[in-house]
Amino acid sequence: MAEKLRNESLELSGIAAAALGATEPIQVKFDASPGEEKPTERISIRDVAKEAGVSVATVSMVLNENPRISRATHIRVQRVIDNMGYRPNRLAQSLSSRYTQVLAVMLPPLRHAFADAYFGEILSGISDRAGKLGHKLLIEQAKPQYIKEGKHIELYERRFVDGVLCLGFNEKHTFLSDLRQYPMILVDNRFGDGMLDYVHCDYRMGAKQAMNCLLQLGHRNVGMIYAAPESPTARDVLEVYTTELRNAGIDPKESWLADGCFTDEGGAAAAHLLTTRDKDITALLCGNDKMALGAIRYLVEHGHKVPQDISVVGFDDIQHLAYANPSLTTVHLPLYELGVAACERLVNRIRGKVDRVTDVLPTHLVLRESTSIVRTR
Amino acid sequence: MAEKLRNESLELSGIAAAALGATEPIQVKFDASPGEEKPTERISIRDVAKEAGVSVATVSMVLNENPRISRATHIRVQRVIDNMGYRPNRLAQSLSSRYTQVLAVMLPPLRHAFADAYFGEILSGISDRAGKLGHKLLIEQAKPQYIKEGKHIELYERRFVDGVLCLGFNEKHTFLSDLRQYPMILVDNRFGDGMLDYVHCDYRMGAKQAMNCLLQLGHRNVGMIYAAPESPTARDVLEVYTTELRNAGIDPKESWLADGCFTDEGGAAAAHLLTTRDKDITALLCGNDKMALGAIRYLVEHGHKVPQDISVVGFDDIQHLAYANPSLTTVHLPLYELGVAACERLVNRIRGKVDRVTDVLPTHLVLRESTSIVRTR
DNA sequence: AGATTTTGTTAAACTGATTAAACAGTTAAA
DNA sequence: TTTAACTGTTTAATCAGTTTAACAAAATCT
Repeated sequence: MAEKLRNESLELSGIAAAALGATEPIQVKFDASPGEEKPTERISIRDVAKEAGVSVATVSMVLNENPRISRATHIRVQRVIDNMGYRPNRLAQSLSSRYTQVLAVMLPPLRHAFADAYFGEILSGISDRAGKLGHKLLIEQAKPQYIKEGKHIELYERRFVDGVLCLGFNEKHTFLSDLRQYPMILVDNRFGDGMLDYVHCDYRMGAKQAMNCLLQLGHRNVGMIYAAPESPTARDVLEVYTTELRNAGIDPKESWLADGCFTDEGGAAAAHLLTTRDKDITALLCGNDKMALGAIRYLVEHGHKVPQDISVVGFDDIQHLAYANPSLTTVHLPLYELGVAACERLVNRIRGKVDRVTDVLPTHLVLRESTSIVRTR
Repeated sequence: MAEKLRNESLELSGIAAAALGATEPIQVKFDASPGEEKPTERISIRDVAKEAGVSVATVSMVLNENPRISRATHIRVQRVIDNMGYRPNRLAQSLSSRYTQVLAVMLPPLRHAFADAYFGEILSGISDRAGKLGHKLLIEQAKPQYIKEGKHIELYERRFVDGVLCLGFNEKHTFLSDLRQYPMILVDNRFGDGMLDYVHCDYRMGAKQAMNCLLQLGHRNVGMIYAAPESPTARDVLEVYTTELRNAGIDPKESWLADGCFTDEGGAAAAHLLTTRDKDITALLCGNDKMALGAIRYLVEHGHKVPQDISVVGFDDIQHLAYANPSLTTVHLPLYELGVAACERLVNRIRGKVDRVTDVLPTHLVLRESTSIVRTR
């Protein structure tokens, strides 16, 4: 922290000073001429062909690096292309070739889906990978009306995209089965037991790591704030939670479970429910970091010390939450890598790979301050 | 809060119970046949024309609701279209018409740009509006390499999009001037004094509201955590800050200013700098909520009570931060509406409207718990 | 009734690329 | 020497729509 505090804002020079006194406008350079640009005539492949003295087919093949073009011709034509500043129209390219080079990311119709750290991290991975693979990204939200109108199918049928990455959905979202026949990857979940391609984090491993940690710290009355039990990966966590308790000779009670809806407030509400229903709970396993944060906030505000009275473990390892107080012990999900993998697999699928995709990425526990050895009474 | 805590998770019925015992797989229905779908032959406009006994031109005109088509023909052809389940290929449509019906959202190359509450809120507005106007959204990040390769220009030249919305940029980002000749809206900033279309929040108004509040509470030694002083809107805040102090007969000191880089940690670092440099500061005006949160975290952790010792005001009014402790007094920026407006204006521009866009949206102060009357010594 | 306008439809050109098939010109094999 | 196999390039068809100009038929005006 001391490190962090030092390197910022030691210089208060020109600009801030200027704000205090005269307001000197920053100079902005424009490289082009000051007047209106001539609406440059669109250069087509035919213009290039004419200029280079070859056929359009040749230019096209140069563009696509077709090996049937000789080295000499390639260089000559490429030079003309560069000189003329020709850029192929990708609508025409996509129309005649089979591919649009565009992927869609489908998000659930949540009000803050675009501002969500969980989605954001996956999206980062997808975006980086898609860029490298030469694909653009379309963002869509699966609102009820949208699905009703079949817009998700139009995405393919009208050739908007070559494939779709679905984030934040589960088996309740039956529209997913409409996309079964097209290139599609379900991200961070499964569906209908292998009906769809998927890539998800190993929630069973994560749950085991979290439970191991809590049990080793001596906790026996462990509550769980889950969410979306219709989601297979969420059920994985619930199952491992109960199994691990049983393996430790503990009989999990129903009163130890509460739904936190994956939200901050939901987590707080669930913490309230659990702690009032069972005073003996000494630890909480939470289905994601947001709920864990909500739970901690509730606990602290209501006189429970974290971790002295109650330990809390989250899931996700969202950035910037490491700075929370107490900082959160949590299962790190490789969300960025998940996005990368999903994107990679999808593009392979589009390019004709036929094997079903069923990747499961490993997790690890990040031990921070929200857990401690069980309190002795 | 009591309200919030009650309505959640009172029922622990089937599914959670199932997790504790037997694991009954959820049934998923598929409406289509179980085998592989036949790769349905693509239906083209010519097929529709033949089936309906009219020319392709007629079908096209029905599709585009051209008034030259008679009511009778329209209905007849539309029925055939519906029966055949025909969906026009939009690549072909875009190729021959002038428009792609796609907009790009350009984000700065920050690691967590996709998970940012500020961008997320604007994006929500853009997305909703774009959907209603029949436009798709492409997301791009202006990484240095990306700009160097001229990909931002390709967006238009290769006909990926009709227009671009630029979020989170300022006058330092000179690539913006490359896009001057195309439909583009700079969102939440100005550039080169009216060289580009823009839509931004009224930061001057916001700063005035914040300073009024602090001055009325009796604060005279008011520090400011700013960021990105190269940004015109950020300079607006700095200017109003100094002006308002001077109007109140206070001479702003340079030591009251620190750059917080718009980040959480930056805010904490700036708070450290300001409070150690000048012990008399009783209030902090912060350029955004993230820095304000960082500042509060630092202050609380270092023995300053907020708001009793130091009041803090933010900018943005990010969701979910209302729940922080203490909750944050902040200038509400209409970010969702900003996105809506920007999108609306951009589409107008694309459709031929020529007037320069220079919208400025009003702000208001949201008074919460992080401000109080100045401490008396 | 004949000329003019309006209305509805169509043929054909056009958008800007890809690609299969054809075609010369070489080179290698029989 | 003839045939076969390559090479490198071009011709022409194709992708799936929009749009302009032309045209016939019906309606309106002298």
